[in-house]
Amino acid sequence: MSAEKNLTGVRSRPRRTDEGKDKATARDELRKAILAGEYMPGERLVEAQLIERFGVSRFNIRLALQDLSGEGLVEIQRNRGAQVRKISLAETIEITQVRMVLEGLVAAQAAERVTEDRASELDEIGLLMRRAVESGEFRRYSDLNVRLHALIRTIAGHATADRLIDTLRAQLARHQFMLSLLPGRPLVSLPQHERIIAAIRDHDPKAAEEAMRDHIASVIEVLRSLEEPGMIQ
Amino acid sequence: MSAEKNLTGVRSRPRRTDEGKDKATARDELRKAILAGEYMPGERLVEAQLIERFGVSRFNIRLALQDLSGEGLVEIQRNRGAQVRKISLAETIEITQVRMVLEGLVAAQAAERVTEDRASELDEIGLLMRRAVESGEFRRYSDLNVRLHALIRTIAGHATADRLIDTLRAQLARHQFMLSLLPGRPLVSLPQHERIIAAIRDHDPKAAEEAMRDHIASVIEVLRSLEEPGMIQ
DNA sequence: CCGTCCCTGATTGTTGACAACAGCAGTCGA
DNA sequence: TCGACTGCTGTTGTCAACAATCAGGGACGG
Repeated sequence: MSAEKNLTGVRSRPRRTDEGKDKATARDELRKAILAGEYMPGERLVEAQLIERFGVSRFNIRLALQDLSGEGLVEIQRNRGAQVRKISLAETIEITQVRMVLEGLVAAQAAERVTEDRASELDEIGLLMRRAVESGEFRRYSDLNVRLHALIRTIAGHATADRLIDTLRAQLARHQFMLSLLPGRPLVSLPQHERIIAAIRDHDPKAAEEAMRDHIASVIEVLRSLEEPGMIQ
Repeated sequence: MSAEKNLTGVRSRPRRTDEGKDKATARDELRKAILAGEYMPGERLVEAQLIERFGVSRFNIRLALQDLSGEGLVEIQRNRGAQVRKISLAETIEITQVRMVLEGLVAAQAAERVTEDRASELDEIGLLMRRAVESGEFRRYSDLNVRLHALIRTIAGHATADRLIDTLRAQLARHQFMLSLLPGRPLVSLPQHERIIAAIRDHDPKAAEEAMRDHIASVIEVLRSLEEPGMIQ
């Protein structure tokens, strides 16, 4: 009921004006739990257990599960209940490809709409990122990374793309955080981020889109490199 | 229960293995009805009426409405029920922008994966399109347009992008068909289509993406030109 | 010993009744 | 005449009991 802290980076979406209190809280908390890894992929989500955990009626639990199924986080099989959806590496790549073009679009629009104030904020984040990398604070770098992408989306103000990106990012949440902690990864991505910032502050949509796409394309390359050795389930 | 005919072009998505029989039929039929214009934007969708029309229990009607709300076709307000969502011109533009980048991605992947057989199919459609335009059969041209885009998506086999494109196209269904009937429109889009086909058959992903994006960008231009005069609500 | 069948407990799907709410019309007071 | 208030009606939100279904184990026959 109190203002949620939104720790995961996935917005708790006020979206529709009002859509059912208990259902919404159950949905948001369950999503948070899944993203936090409390329920592993493939794990069954038994309604009775969720009722106990969230203190919400079965009716609302079911609605919440339906919603999360729509978001692609859980899979519902008739008469067999819900389970956390497993996402294959191939699908991870597909999703990231889609994210690539969407965030590219957003970056381009951000470059068109950016103001001086916002540009300064971008620069600020860029500076902090560089410092974080230089001092080896990778966790902090990862947080700044989230902030940067979020700010770009705010500047762009593209509601439609925003919604989709949220949904896609949630699906990848588990794989996602591993990447930024890969050894050497920040050294690759820092200049990419700086290029994105520069392009946006220069009001150059095309360059911004290209920079953003290159950035995410390099993520896809990393994913592809994981494809051959059966590293992940 | 029998094999659905899928008349609307929006796939009736077998997606999840099994997700509730009545709910699914109610959802698909209601979507079809909305897309066919039987319910106008802003019109209330009263559960009791839907029950009578589709002969499905209220429970499943509600689930269906929830689903369609997730797809953006319907808007649900607490205690006030569901209504067909109104989509502003600005939002139409946003949605089309997203479609632009997604279909661009799909076109690129199609160029990578196309086989000789598929390329022939593309050429065939291209030829028919040209003939249709030359003989002024605009309705036929519009149908071929749908077929072309569908075939490209089949060739690409990008499930994630596919799903999203379906959803987005459904949201625009009402505005969409008007465009291809605009005077002079086919003369502009025919060469664009031919360029897309050529790029895919040449296995040139970059060119294919660019051609597809230019094509849809020109649609966006048309939409923008409608923005100033208050032609559409 | 093995495979099949059936039975049982656990879990989900569905229904109908009831409660809560928004919108509206008609009433009362100024 | 106008405004606010109040009850009514239509509609949606919620629940708890019941029905259907699935997964697993034990008994039976071969």
